[in-house]
Amino acid sequence: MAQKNRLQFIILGLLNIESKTGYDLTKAFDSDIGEFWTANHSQIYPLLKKMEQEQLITHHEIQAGPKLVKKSYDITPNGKELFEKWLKEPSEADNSHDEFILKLYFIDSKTSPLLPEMINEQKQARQEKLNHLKQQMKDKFPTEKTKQNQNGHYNVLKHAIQRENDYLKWLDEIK
Amino acid sequence: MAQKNRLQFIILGLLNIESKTGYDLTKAFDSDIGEFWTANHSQIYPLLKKMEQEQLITHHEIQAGPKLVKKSYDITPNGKELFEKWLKEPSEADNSHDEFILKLYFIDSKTSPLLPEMINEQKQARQEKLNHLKQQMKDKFPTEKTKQNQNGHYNVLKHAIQRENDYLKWLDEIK
DNA sequence: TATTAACATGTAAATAATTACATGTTTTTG
DNA sequence: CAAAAACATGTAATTATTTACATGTTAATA
Repeated sequence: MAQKNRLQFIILGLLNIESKTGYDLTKAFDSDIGEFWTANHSQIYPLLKKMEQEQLITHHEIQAGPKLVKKSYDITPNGKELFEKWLKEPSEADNSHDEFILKLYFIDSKTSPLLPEMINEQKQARQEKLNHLKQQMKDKFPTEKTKQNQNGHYNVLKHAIQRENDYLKWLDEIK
Repeated sequence: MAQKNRLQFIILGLLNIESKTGYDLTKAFDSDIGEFWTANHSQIYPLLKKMEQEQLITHHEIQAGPKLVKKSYDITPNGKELFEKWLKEPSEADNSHDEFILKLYFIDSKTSPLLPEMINEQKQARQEKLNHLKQQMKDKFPTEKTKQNQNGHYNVLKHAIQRENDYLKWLDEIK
């Protein structure tokens, strides 16, 4: 969907923490952020260019190897302003695009032969995701103290875990 | 995002229930389906044309008024086959794009002055949605018998209600 | 009966996102 | 030290989605 340029705000938010390269940003979507947003490098690099033109970010170069020069992007005052403004705006509740739910909608009979396998498959997938999230929680927030530092990340992870738990509960109910 | 043509399958699924016009399909996204997918008429009409070319659907004309001729679309055997195939495929767990979660991720301090208002605003929005969903449930499934007919729709609505309930619970926890 | 709202169907332009194409560097490991 | 994996950065083509443009009909209502 043509979203409201939320990716731009994610990039601003990540750069607001610290300077990052395009590759760093791309990787962020494989781990933390990936839990609730996706983006490819082919979307990120052009957007960084555009955002730099709009003076939301700048970059400085880093000699990373004998031949490799990396661009590390930094947020500008303009960028910070836009980011803070976004944070304060009301958030739109996006519809979660869940393909399983979509399919379920079309299965009207409680006794459809498709149902049991579909539910089991989904249960397994969700259980795997839940395990992965719990492991993440263990790795990233081993002590109470660590939760203080990155409360945002902690809350989001906690939410994801709860979401998967609730999803599994619901799957048990419909079977 | 460039999804995997899920809209096509939604249309096939809806036409598999009964013949519908482009307008009927559009309206479906304002009510039931709208709970977990969005689409505009400007996306639907061209797609119907494309799907007809691909012989997944056909149409017949209905004289609806003295001047108004409506096209009502019907699923073809090809369309049914493709739809059934899709139903049987494993479902991908799409990431729910939740702007509030996104913002929360970037608020690291538990004592941020932004938090209380953000949470309250979100709580209110979710509560409103929950009320709306509960009303829908009452309207569409007033008796046990009605749940038997459209079990898919019932399950999905039940899921949406549970999701909002859980979301509210989580919002209470993070405040 | 004039106005408005809802019905009804399209196209165009712009933006967002995925997949594929393309290339080169650095680190790890067998 | 050769190969593979991971690092690193882009562009191109295609598809998906939204917003805006455009037009006409029918039903409800004031």
